[in-house]
Amino acid sequence: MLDMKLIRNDFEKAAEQLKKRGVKKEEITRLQEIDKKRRELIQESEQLKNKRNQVTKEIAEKKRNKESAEEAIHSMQEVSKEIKAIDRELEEVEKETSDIATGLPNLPHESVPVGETEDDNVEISRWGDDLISRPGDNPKPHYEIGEDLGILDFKRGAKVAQSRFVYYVGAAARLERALYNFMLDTHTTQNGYQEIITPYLVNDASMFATGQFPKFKEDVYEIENENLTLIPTAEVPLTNYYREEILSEADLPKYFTAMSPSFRSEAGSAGRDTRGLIRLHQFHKVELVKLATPENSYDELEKMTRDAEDILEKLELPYRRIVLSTGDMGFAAAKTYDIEVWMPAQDTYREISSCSNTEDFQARRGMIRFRREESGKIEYAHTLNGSGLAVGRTVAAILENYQQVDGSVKVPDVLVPYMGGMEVISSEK
RNA sequence: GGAGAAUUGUCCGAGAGGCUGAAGGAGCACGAUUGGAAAUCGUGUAAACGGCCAACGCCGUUUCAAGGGUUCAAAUCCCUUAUUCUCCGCCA
Repeated sequence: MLDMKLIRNDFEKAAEQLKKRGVKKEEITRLQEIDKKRRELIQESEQLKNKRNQVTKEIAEKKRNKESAEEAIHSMQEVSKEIKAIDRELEEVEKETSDIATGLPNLPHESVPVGETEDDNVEISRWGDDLISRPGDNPKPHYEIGEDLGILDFKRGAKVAQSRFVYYVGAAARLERALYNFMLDTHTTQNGYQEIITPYLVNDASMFATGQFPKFKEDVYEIENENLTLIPTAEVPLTNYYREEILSEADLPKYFTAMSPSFRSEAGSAGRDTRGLIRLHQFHKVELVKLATPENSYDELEKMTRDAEDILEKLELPYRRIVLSTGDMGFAAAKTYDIEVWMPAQDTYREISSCSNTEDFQARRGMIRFRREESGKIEYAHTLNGSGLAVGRTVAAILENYQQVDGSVKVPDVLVPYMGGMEVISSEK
């Protein structure tokens, strides 16, 4: 949610910023008009209420003195009717205001490249170029490796659930578990995050605060006849942990990490990444969430992105970092870095982490605030989130990058202890 | 899932249509006292929205779980929902 004052006081700038994100100017103009109307109605209503409160006091006074208050009561009946009418109108206006306001994306940070699509994203850095040739000439895609070894079963996933579901069998299941344990251990012991296990179902208010609702309902699984949704990412329960609370400045920054399944309907992505672990309805992800003061949030974003990259470096998986353009950023983000891992069989980099600073966008929707030590003033915190990392995609990257000519897969050194000493994954069959 | 009880500010807790943003404690902050501390005394102790202000602030409206209703007027009466506790059932 944007700060309405920004739109009121600096309309041109807000409109221009939103235009970069594909919002039409008419929409903002309408918002400006209706916001003005809203404030007029509020003033009207409040004036009448003030009058009513005063007369009500007089009536009480008279009653106590056993005087007649008939006349005042009579005139107040009219005023009350008037107040009701104005409040009803106000309600409609407020609904339209929030319909528009809650549908507007966050304003991009000034450092974000302006563009319309992912083609306008800008590469920032690369790591591990020298490792890229490792698998040799005709690298197999990870789903073939997994099926050939008998450790990934997409067929039965589709039979028992639906397409885009999978069974991990034997060494693959162990690898997935090894990976998220390794990631959690690194983030908690080395990077200072507090480990959390969250609810996997959350209510509408939580989905609203992080920005998924109301605009992106079709992307998630909702439970019928319940005010509950399967989380599309642990970002939702982690960021909502302090919803409607006021922290003290000394509490910040807060670092949270959680491993959780993530559920996504993938509506509208039919035909994309239909095979393999890249795009499933259910996958594990180790999530990083930070709450920070506004003056520190961009430093925290850099650090968080490094924390995610560090996992790939420890796994010796080549990657690059890109900054998303204004057209490719998520709804809530002010700035987003994507980390893309090298996938040999596709001869390209694929997203494995996305680290965003939403500034006060989510905090405003969820009333996540803190009190300044100095002044005692209350401000919105900045919230950040990033994957550290998507576990299924990491499994895919390991299978492809660590495949060997005989069809087996070497286990990355750092994972061997987590795999009970296993150094090579060979056929389960 | 069935039956009953509860939900008031940071916490405990009064209040039972008008004098209640809310008694009384506790906590916390500041000040006095002290060599310093404890004790004691004094003062203060919410948020949202709207208006005014360069700013410190000031004014108004709202808020006693949430939403709706009755009334000139609701913490207080009525309805719906949520949460918590107790008993029964079921269950890892």
